[in-house]
Amino acid sequence: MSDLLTNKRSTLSAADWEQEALHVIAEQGIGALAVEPLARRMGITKGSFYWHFSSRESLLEQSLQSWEGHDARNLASSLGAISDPRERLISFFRRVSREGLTHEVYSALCAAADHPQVKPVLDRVAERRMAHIAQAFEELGMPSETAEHPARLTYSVYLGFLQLQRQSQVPSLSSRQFEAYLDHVIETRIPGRQ
Amino acid sequence: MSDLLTNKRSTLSAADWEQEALHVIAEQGIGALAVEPLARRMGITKGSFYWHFSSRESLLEQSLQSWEGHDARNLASSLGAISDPRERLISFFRRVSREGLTHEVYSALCAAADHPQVKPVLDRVAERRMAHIAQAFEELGMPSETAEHPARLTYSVYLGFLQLQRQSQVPSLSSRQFEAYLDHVIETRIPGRQ
DNA sequence: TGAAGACCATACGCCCGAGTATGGAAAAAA
DNA sequence: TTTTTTCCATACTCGGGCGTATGGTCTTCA
Repeated sequence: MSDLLTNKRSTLSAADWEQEALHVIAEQGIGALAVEPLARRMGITKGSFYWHFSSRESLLEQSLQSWEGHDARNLASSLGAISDPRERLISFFRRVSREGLTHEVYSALCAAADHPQVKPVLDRVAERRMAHIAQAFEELGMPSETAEHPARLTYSVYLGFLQLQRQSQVPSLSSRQFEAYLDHVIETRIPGRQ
Repeated sequence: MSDLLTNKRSTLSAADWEQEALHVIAEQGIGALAVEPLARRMGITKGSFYWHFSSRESLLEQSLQSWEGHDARNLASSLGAISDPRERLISFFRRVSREGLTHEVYSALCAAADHPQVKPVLDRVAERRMAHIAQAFEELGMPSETAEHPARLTYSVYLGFLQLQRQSQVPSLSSRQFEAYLDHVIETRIPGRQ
């Protein structure tokens, strides 16, 4: 008992390893995800790891799966709740400055787009998100066929922002300059707001 | 003699190693740049490598320097020659489908933006390019202060495109769909063309 | 022609991470 | 209280890349 109360367990679970793995990915990228360093970081040895997972590969697999599920639910719940498509698009951009870990992981995954385990995840996530954006454009009166290009362009703006952020060539989030740029992006990319 | 005539030298130079390194980077990323595999790929052993270079690090350093110089000259010569700022911006986007190696290397470098040797290069290159874009916007009548945001946004579109290209979530270059998307980007991002 | 230097092969030692094997301690079940 | 399970530590092997040492083979030039 008391695990649920004190939130401090004496033994680790697979989920604990996955969470820590996602933190490492967010901070140092997939390349830095190694069993022994991860174990050291958790103050334990890899004897524990290989009890919970069969290999490093399976850890990555399950971590990515966990993250993707989290992201998909996030997208559906937080954006799906907004009925006005214009506000929904604005919210998409504003969400970048919140939910730090999710975006940092995504950014790290983008940096490893060629990785065989990462690529399919990235494909699905980008597809889901672009579909959401295209959907919003359609609700704003754009024909279904023509909504694809603006959606891709809009998502590219987001991706490019993540890249510039990794290079710290973008004003820090929560700064006034960032807000100004965000306003400019919103004005430029979202129709119907003179 | 005959090296310049037959273009086939019996012995390798440092420049040869740098070129091959850039090819590896373009194809498999910086992480795959290792001395022994590179030597094998060139049909030689690392005994040669360590005669030309002191370390793997110095090879990367010089390769990046070579690439950056090439890119900067490219930017100045091919875009600097176009007087009409609108045509210059269009040319910037169209250049993506040409000069494959240069962009593939850049794309690979973006994937390693956290690397200490890569980051400064990336910073300078992005800065140079965005300055060019901002300059073009200014020539189109935009005030100097306000040109910064559109330039960043425009460059983000380019960066996002590179990312989606690495995920093969973008129509292949030289396809009709790619041309259609390119037209859409140009229409959307470049002012003065109804 | 003989010495010097440029270029490359081979063989080594080192580090580090993956994965295995095995045993110990603590908790749960019997 | 035994006896399993569960969870983790320790101690290996193995592969692969880095860097060094050293010697060999050409070319070049005095």
